[in-house]
Amino acid sequence: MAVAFRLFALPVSRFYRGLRHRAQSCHRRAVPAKLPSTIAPHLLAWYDANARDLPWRAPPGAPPTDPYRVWLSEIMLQQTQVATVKPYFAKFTARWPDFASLAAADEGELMAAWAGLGYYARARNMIACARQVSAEHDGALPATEAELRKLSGIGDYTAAAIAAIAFGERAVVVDANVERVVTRLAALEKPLPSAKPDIRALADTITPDARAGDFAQAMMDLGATICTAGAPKCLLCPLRADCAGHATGDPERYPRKQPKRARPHRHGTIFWAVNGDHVLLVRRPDKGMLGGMRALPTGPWQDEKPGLAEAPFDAEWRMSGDSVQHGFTHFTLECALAGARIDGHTNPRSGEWWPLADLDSAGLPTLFAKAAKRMREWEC
DNA sequence: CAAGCGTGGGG
DNA sequence: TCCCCAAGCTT
Repeated sequence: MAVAFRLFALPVSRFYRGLRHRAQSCHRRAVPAKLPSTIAPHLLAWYDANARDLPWRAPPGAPPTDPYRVWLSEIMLQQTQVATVKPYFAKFTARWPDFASLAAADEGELMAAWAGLGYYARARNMIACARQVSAEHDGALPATEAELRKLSGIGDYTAAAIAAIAFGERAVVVDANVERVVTRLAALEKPLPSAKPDIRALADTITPDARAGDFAQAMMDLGATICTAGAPKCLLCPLRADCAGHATGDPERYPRKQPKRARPHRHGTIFWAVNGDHVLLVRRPDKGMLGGMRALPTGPWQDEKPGLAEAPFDAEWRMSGDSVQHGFTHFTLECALAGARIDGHTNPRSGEWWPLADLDSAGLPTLFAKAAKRMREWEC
């Protein structure tokens, strides 16, 4: 009681400064060889009572669900949050319920179905993977991490996650959630990405032999709902007593990260060509931004405003005076909007005339969906 | 191996 | 508003 009173009597800033000082003094200490052995049982007990109910997930302790659904969800969840994935997962499993149907899918239809989910290389890799599974594995996913790792779109994380979740193999599953949870549990001062080998070694020490799939999903649920990047809810955390980061008083400090470079700002022009009740769409090259996606024609994306450079054909283009802003991972883009009405005889160098009434089904990435919305208002 | 690659939500 | 970040993979 006396201790607690003195704690609260201490000015808050001094309290945290003291704790931070303790954290700093750990800096020179070697990376801990292991974490408390109580972590896995505590976490699994918490998961049994608190697991999220997700369409691709078996309940805690239950046998695994269809590997196809596990695989599909893992691909969609790469760098993408659960709430965003849910409607896409429902759409895809209804349209393509297994590897055979996906391997036979029309690529254009699949890319359009993926539109809006981002990181479009995932969709192309997904088809390639489904075809590999059909051609080389008799239509069934291999069950080992090493075999899974060879398939398109499956890296270290996804191979481990599928092996553990779909096949019950013990595998060390490390994603951004696990990195955050582990660096906090250990109060690890070494910054990402150089700390990745240490994080994996620490995760290995707490991964149980049994229920590896539940354990991996429990770590991710914990990271997504309690051990969040900002404002972690330590009071609700089943691992609070095992957590060195919580003991420092500043768990948000972890994981330490190298500073990122500022995102440059680029300019472009989007061309809105209307021919009767059709608009001109093109297909972007497979490599590069928005690769393989249907799109409105654009000129170059560069530091200076490109004006009407690289218009899809000669016409009386008019700048709408409006522009569309869009943020990508490593730059922001501001596009001017140029419109033209033309007669039925003009032949663009490439592309297709798409019915305006059916534009929603074209599967345009968000940048172009925004531009189309603006230009349709401008037309009126 | 560092850089390229989307998007939407939250602080 | 702006910045950070998320169930990463590929080259």
